[in-house]
Amino acid sequence: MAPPSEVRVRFAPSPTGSLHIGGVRTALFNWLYARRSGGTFVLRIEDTDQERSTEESTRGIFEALRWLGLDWDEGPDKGGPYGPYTQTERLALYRQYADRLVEEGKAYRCYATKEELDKLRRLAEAKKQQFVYPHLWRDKTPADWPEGKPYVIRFKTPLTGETTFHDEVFGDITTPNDSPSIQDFILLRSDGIPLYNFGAVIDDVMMKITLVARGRDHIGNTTPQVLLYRALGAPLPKFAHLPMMLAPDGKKLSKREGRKYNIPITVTDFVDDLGTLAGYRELGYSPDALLNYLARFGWSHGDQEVFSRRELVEFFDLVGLNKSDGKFDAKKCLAVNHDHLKSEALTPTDDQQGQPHYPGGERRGYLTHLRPHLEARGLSPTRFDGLEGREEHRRLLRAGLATVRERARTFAEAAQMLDYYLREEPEFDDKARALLKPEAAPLLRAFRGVAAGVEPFAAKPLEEATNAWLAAEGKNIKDVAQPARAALTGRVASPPLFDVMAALGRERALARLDAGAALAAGAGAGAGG
RNA sequence: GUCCCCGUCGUCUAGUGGCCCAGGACGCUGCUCUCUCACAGCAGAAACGCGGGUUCAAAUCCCGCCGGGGACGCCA
Repeated sequence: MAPPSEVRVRFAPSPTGSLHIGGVRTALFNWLYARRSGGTFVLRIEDTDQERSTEESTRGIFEALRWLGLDWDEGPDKGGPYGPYTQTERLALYRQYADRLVEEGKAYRCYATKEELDKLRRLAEAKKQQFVYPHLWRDKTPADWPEGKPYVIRFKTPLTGETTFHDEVFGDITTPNDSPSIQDFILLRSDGIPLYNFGAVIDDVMMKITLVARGRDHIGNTTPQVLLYRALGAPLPKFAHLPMMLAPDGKKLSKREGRKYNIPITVTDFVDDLGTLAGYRELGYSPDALLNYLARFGWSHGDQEVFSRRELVEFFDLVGLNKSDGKFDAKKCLAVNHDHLKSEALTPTDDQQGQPHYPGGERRGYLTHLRPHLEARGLSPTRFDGLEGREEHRRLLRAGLATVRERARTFAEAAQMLDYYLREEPEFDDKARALLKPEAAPLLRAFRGVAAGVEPFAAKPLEEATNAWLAAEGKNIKDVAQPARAALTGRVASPPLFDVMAALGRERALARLDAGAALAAGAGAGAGG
């Protein structure tokens, strides 16, 4: 049993789709709080909305959290002392507590049907009045209960007074008990499935949660929940409501808004009839960078912008949380990612500071994250199909990566930039092809000749030899650089020419210049297509 | 409509009565570097929503207004 002082927090998503970026932020703050304090991070699946919950979504949430490196100590797949951790497996528990509250006169059976209430709701709406739940069944006794009819269990909200709770970020929040928004709220639906406010409270009580940190949109749920804790005689956890992350127009950051503003909104690709909405993982974001951006949204630690995973755990505290909602800035998120990619260790063992290691001793580095993006382009990171083999491939990958690192803002971009290093022949784009005109052929051949004589085949000597040749010929580097770049990379933009050549190596670079020259020479003649 | 909450550059934020004619970051503009694309460096434009108080002194405290958001379901 956990000592009462131990910190226990939870992340309780509904498995109704791909893990949302806002959910990640909530999970992150909870995770940080737990890790910071040496507490326990519980993952609970709230699948009581049977219409929308799917098994697949649950698996997706696991997968996304694992990719993010947000590990949980107790959860549906791991178990723990207060399981089960999936709400639909706890139905008997909720029933038990609900019945107990009814027996104690703190809740009651309500036989009013949904249709009946909807009618009243519409009537109130028509009169432009606030719908107030009529206490139809509040004061009835078991003797009044109709036989065999479906009923819900409602909470007996106090009719007078007010309820105050302390929020770690917003301070004291007081709501009048007669506020229509909390009137005799439903605990258990007629099918026996608990509603959010009830299920969450029962679970949080039973799982001994000490801090509930969630989105600010839940602030209004807190008052009825506090009332429930009291009715149950359970100790109140701390509450911390996080300011919300909104779309650029201040609307809720929905998938719709994500599409509208081209903002990735889920961790992994999300597919529906409207097509694919790319996820952060597939777009080539670093989990650490994403977490960094998300952490800094609504939270700050002085002027520091870039945090490693370790620093986040070290510095996080509730005091740094802000109150006001914010708007998601995709450009800044990308910039933070770029920052992380520039400094991320190539392999875990290369990291002198021993920093971004993941939970559970998992080791990841730049290469680990890059790999799937290379594979997505048909480039294996460990094999070089039909070519010299593994060693040469590894050399090219490393050498190429060195030229590309500071440029790539995402792992996907890095893979894209690495493409011509890892293919036997570069794939030419239209602009590059256009540079390989017949006039360029002699120039490329001459340049090839110069390069062939350079020893060692490194950037500096290559540049010096080239400059000497250009000076003797009365030519400018600009005359040769673009055609050569096109021949070597198949593109019109790349890292500096001599760096590219050195990374490719003598043999490969010379071969590409030859091929480029041949292509250029033939470009005028075969003008058919 | 009712209840609750929020309000510093375009965006994320620092700021807890004097250090602020408001600092950092992203973005933006210009310059430097330059074989292309980037990176980097330098410079610049850019905010305390408005009006009243309190105080020797207010971005910071109080009140009002305005603006924004959330909740008000047998959704979570």
